Amino acid sequence: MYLELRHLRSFLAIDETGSLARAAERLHLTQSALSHQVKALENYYGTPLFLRSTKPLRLTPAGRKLLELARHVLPGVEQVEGELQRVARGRAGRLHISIECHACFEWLLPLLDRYREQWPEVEVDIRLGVSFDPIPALQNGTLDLVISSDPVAGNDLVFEPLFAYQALLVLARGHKLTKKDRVEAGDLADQTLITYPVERKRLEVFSRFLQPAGVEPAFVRQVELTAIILQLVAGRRGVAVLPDWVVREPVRQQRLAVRALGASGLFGTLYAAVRSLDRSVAYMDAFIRLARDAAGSGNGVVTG
Amino acid sequence: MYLELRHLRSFLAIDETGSLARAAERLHLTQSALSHQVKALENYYGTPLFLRSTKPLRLTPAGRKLLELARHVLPGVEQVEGELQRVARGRAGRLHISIECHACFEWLLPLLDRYREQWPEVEVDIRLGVSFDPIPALQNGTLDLVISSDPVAGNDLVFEPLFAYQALLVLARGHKLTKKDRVEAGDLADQTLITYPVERKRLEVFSRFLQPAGVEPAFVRQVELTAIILQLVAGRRGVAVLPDWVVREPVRQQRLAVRALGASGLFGTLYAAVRSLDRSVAYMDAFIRLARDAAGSGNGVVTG
DNA sequence: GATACATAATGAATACGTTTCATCATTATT
DNA sequence: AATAATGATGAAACGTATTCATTATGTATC
Repeated sequence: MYLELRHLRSFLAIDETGSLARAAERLHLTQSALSHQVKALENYYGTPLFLRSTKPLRLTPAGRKLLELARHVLPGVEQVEGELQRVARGRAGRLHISIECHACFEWLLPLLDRYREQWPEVEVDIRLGVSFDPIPALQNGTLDLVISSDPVAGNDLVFEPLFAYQALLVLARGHKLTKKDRVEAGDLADQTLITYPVERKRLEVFSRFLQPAGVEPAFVRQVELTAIILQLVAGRRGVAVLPDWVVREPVRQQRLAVRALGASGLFGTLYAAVRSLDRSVAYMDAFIRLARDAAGSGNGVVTG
Repeated sequence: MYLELRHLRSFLAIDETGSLARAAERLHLTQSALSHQVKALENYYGTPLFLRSTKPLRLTPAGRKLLELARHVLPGVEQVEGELQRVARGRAGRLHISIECHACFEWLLPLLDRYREQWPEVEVDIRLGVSFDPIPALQNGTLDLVISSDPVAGNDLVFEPLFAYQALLVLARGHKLTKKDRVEAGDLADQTLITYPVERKRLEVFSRFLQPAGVEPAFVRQVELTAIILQLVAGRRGVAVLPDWVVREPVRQQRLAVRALGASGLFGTLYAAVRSLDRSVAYMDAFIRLARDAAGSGNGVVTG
């Protein structure tokens, strides 16, 4: 275990220039250095690598094996070095995102389309496998960014606020609760509540609205896709609590009605959590800015 | 251009052991050395390669690129190093052979079959492209061994005698020249001579027999394959001059007759020419021994 | 939450190996 | 045969990877 890339680079140069002297020039070394280097290798392997008796220096079969190795290895090395340079400049890198809130797909997917165009060298992906416990995954490097609505302490992470939202009760047109301006927890006791299929503690309806009031809905139905939830609500199969940005459009088209939750409404803020180290990386910063813009262009707070 | 294989080997060890301390042990280094090494790389590329905040040390995406490079590169390096070790021990290598004498295929091909079995790691090949001027090709490394019947000076090459042979005039049974015990050059003046399609100076009939006597055959016909030449001679289309080992069998079966050339017969010796450097290499020596054995087991001199 | 343990980071000193320098030997070219 | 050009060689210089000794940090354990 002695061979180094230096040797392979020398071999390539010697072969391409056909002489130690010219190769040395190209490598910014002296002819002597190369001569010593080759000799050391020949010594180490116990077999000649060059035929010295000919004038355009020629390789022995053993030497040719090293040359082939150089040709096989060095391009890959150069490519990776180039990539690392771009990573250092923040042009390239990995952006594996996890979302705690199911509804975020709504604005995240179109955003990623635009992002990919501007940052083609960033490997963007949404990782659903770790969505149950994303913060440790972010800390240990499995993830690079987490969309979350509750910041946690820890100085190795930063939570960048993206935009505020309001959780709204979504109702079919003419639903009896549309008669009330503000809906209280008790109003849901006789309702079917449609939620995403995740733990209750991760659903704000429960953690911040129903559980504090000790209310349990008549029935809870779990549905994966936002579009289906909206269909079911419109079809009077139940009610749902969703962030404002999801229901803005159907409400505008008068396909659905919404009501604020509680006396003052249920508000929250969406954050992008990243490792402190990564915060200043160009492609990270760009993503956060883009996400904030996404809010500005239509996901404003609906004040009920 | 700073990365070295050492760094890749370190990366692999660190990733596989999950800690600098254990990796250092495996690499016969201190933990400190590895720490410095990693830090130098991070410094050089301007980007972190490991996440320090976690206990099983984890790679950043940039670090993972280096690890992938290591996984891609190191197996190839190890393999080539292994091959070079075997080359040094004379177990592996290249044996590109050129034959000056066309008739040598007769004993060379079966010999190579046996040789390949015993030396599977040697790349054996017969190179016909350089047969017109094989000695310089041997000197500059294009060839590794030349079967030749005339040694030339030069201390970078050695000519190892393989076996002696006699050039014999091959005749059809009952041909008029079979009446003579010894055939002189003049006897061929009215004959059709069948030769291999090579320059006259490389044909011993001409260079050592006809030209010294100033005799030209009535007609010269060039044929590539030995078997065809023998057929044509048997069919009375002409006569040929071939080494004894080629005609031993047809003569024994009384399908052809042979006569010595000149008063004392035309004898020669076949040599294996190799670079002096290669002479002691195990697989070269083995080939030469095998070729000599081939002579002993049937290619003895026919004394006319 | 404090303590002990393991592991990594750091700075200075050392040791090692590569490179240079100066020179000689060899090989092509005229 | 003479002369460039190129490669080989040995000793010295240089740079840098490694070690040593120590501190800092983080992880388990009580």
